Amino acid sequence: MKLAEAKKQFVQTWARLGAEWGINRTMAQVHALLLATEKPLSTDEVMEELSISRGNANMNLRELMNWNLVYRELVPGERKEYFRAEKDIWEVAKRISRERKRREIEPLLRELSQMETVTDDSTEAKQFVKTVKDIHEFAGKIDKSVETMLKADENWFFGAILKLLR
Amino acid sequence: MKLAEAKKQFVQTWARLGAEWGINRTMAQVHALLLATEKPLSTDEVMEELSISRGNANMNLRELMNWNLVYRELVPGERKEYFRAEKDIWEVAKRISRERKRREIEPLLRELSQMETVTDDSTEAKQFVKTVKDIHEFAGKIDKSVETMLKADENWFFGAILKLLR
DNA sequence: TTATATTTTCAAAAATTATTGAAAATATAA
DNA sequence: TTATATTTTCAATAATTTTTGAAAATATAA
Repeated sequence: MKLAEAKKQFVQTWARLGAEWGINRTMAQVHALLLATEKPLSTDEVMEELSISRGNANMNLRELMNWNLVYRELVPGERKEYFRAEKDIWEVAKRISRERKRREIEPLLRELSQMETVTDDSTEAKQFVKTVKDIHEFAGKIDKSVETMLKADENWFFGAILKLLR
Repeated sequence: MKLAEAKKQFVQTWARLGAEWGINRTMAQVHALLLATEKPLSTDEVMEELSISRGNANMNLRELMNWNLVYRELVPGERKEYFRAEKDIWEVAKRISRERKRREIEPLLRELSQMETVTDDSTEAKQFVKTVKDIHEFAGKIDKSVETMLKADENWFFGAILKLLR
């Protein structure tokens, strides 16, 4: 397989995966393109490669920077901004986990707590509270393991789990 | 908090979470409603509770059955179909993991293998292949741990990790 | 068998989400 | 300072996804 072809395939695969996990297709494409490219790219190069507008490229590059998946890189003597993706895949996993924990898991935990305050005396209510508590406990475990993984350095996968289980 | 209110909140929370993870909002609502309700519900009851059309209710109930998250339940003497959600949250996690593994991770692994066959001799190509291999290795670890978790019973979280690390 | 209840399908409509592109804002150079 | 390059914004448009609802299909009862 030729590099150019493989890159295209990679961009497409990453975009599909992103879409399946609730990430904007174009954002995933931009991320993939930067992951697949060694040198930093300018907005114009991203536009060109993916055939997207300036506004779209700009917006998705900003969003990737919000997720800490892409850096701004200054090229000496150039006025334009250049962008480069974090290539260390464990680092990428950590950053995505950190954001999803903050944006999704933590609010979920708070909301589930609220729902556990149902005081109705019916069987229906008791069953409901049990289900919510089960989900809460489960989400709490996920949250804790992500937390530990984010603290651990090298072999987080090992560290996180040991901590989780003690 | 009153049961009725908490249920509404639960449906909304679950729908938001679903949307964030690439699951159709209504499908998540239907799932939440069934999770929150002890007795099985008919299509008409789901339509009524969520103010959705028959076609929409039918489609999402079928899809939830495809994911093995919802069962068809026969009520004696009734001609209608009734539906009930799997309430065991570990079981729910396993079934979702199983489907996502099959539909998303496994195809990903195959596609990444393809991209590693790039033979170009440039630094650019070597860097690309390295990135792809790193992602492949990472995805492989996820895949293995899901696999082990699906085999393990009770404390899969422990079993999966031990197996992964040896 | 025929009548009735229930489920499924799917083309059209609605709602949502993503994208464009040009104007405005900002930054840098002269 | 003014001129020019670059980035950002955002209303309008386009694309995509979801939903509707009524007709067709299917299942059950009489």
